[in-house]
Amino acid sequence: MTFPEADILLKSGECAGQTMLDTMEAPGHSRQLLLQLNSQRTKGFLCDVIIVVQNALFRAHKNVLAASSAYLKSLVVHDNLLNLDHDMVSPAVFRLVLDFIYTGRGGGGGRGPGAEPSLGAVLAAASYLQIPDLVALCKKRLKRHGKYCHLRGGGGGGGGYAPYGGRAGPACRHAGHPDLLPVPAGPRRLPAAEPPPGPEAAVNTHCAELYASGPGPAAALCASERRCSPLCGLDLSKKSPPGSAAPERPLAERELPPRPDSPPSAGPAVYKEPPLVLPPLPLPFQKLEEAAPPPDPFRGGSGSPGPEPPGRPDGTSLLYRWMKHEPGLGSYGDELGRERGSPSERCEERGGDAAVSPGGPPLGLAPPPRYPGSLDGPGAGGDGDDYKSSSEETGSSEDPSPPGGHLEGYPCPHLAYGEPESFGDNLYVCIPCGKGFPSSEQLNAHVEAHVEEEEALYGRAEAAEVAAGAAGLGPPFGGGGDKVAGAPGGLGELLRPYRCASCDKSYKDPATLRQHEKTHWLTRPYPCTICGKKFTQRGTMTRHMRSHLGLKPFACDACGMRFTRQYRLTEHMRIHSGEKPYECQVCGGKFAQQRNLISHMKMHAVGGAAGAAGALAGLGGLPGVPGPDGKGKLDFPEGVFAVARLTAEQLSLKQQDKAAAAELLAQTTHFLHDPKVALESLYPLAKFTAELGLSPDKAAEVLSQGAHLAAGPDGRTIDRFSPT
DNA sequence: CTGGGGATGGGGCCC
DNA sequence: CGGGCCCCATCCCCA
Repeated sequence: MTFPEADILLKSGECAGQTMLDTMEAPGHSRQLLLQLNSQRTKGFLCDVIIVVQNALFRAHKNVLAASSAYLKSLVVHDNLLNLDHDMVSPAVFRLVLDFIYTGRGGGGGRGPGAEPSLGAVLAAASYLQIPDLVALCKKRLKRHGKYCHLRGGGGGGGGYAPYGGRAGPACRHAGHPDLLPVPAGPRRLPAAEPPPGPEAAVNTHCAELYASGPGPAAALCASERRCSPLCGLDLSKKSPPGSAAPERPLAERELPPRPDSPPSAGPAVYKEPPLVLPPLPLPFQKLEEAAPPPDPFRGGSGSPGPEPPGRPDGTSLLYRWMKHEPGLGSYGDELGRERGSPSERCEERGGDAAVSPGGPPLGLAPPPRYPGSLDGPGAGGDGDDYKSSSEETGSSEDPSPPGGHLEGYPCPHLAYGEPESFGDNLYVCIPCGKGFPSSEQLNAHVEAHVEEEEALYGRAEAAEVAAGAAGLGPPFGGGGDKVAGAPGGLGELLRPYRCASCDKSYKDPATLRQHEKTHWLTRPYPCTICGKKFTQRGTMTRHMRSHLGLKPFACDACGMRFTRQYRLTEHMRIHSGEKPYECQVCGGKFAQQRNLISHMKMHAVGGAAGAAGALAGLGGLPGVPGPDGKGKLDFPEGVFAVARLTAEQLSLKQQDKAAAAELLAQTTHFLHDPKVALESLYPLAKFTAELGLSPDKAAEVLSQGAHLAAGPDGRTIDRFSPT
């Protein structure tokens, strides 16, 4: 093949004329270059762009894509993540296209069993992507065979691929900063257009596509396209992708011949060989799976195996992904892995399968998560903590396994398209159990066995879960939140009649209650397709995905900094405006962000209960506490008590802070400088201590301290309250 | 070296 | 589903 830009380069060199280099042309240089690039691609080395096609991810080099395809060129300029319309390009076709781009050879070279798309589909894709060389090649081959057929209806053979599928134009779902790239067709927010789904749709269909086992009609493609995988289906960009500079389709409706010489094609709708190279799971997970599928201990196994629901909200089918071994990693692959926080190390650590990891994640991908139980150190960072906190949040019953008690994918983020040729026979590996199979069909059959097991398991579990929920047996999940449920029949119930069966929280509408109830689910229904982390809300998962993909749609006009969330931008803008609306009532310090004020307050709190009280008062503007000048006196013991009460209430929201709350309440009595008032406050203080669920001992302590105070020789001033 | 503040990232969750 | 807010954690800078 030729690279147009390389040609230009060469020509310009010629124009420059009499350079020494003219006479030093190295034959085969371009070929060697291509070989190197392709080798690097297969290893993920220096890949700086991900192309998402349906449920397949490909990694490549922007420069190469830009040099080969005018269409891709227009996309890679702005983004590290391209989302191709799989109406136009199926994963299998794109794989061939990518092969061609990197090798100059068509026909795919017999990669993988079956599933080679039709020549017509390749031609259509090449046209769509504006790869003239490939278009010409396809045409040439088609001419040679001299057969034509209509593409419409998906036509021929095993194809079932309708390249233009009645769509108005190429609509690349462009997941980057969409505002930079006009896409006439507009965004297609697949899940939004989606039926309902519960979580299951996004997840299960994802799996269904991955494991589609039989040829399907073109309509199947449309159906599956509507239920795209979470990754390609989600509009991860915040703003609506305005669209790409979608080129006019160079190939208008036209007849395309079938592919007489091609092997029976499964067609894109039955894409069987996802180019995902999913490295094996972290060791702990795999160990979990190596055992015979046990009853999930985290879901209560006592339920009866009820009828299997049509889909599981937890996306267990995502469990089974295919993994193809890639050629052994080059040394630089390893280096890369280490340099990038060692994603490949993580993969290697689980032993034997180091070759699977194709190196680090592409640009734009966050480092892989720290899996619970992984070999990461304790200080590994946020993700690990997230898992921890997540489990804490959802109750101790959930872990130590990965969320949900089962590994759901947890695909290693460095997905890539690999080359199976250089591997042994068992290229298709079942991630949960690690067994290898020589063909996708065999793996498919194997996976089905897993699925049946899982379905039976989850049928029981769900029943148990529902029963537990109905019985109000849920653990005390989460912190904070609405505690206004009130007694049955009370005002709280009138205002918020929808009460959670698992906790006492209540809500104004059933939708919010449903949303809340998901926080009690032991299995979170929305898994991240990149790292496998699961979420209770789709929006949270989407937001999380944006962080993986580096999508920051909210830009600061002043400095250009970008954010994943509008709220962050709002916060950030205060830096430029100098606005500091949050003021510490203890020391007068001003802050642009409320959270920093809160953090600051904690610093005050460290100094003692008074600090805490004052700090909280600072937040709430309560009376009876010093003003910003710090010289105030506690003129209102009731105010101090109110402050203490609020502070203690805040602290008591968390189990671990109950002691601090108690301490605060006890110490509060010291600041009731009028012994008489102090005495009057003792009872409510002690009562509140008890209300908070603090120990009776602590309540007694409050009383005794207060009594001691009241009996003391001098009333106490609040000098201690003033900043030092 | 340490503590505090500024700033940011990510997750939970309610509206 | 997005917005908004809360929380926690982290990094960086500076005194």
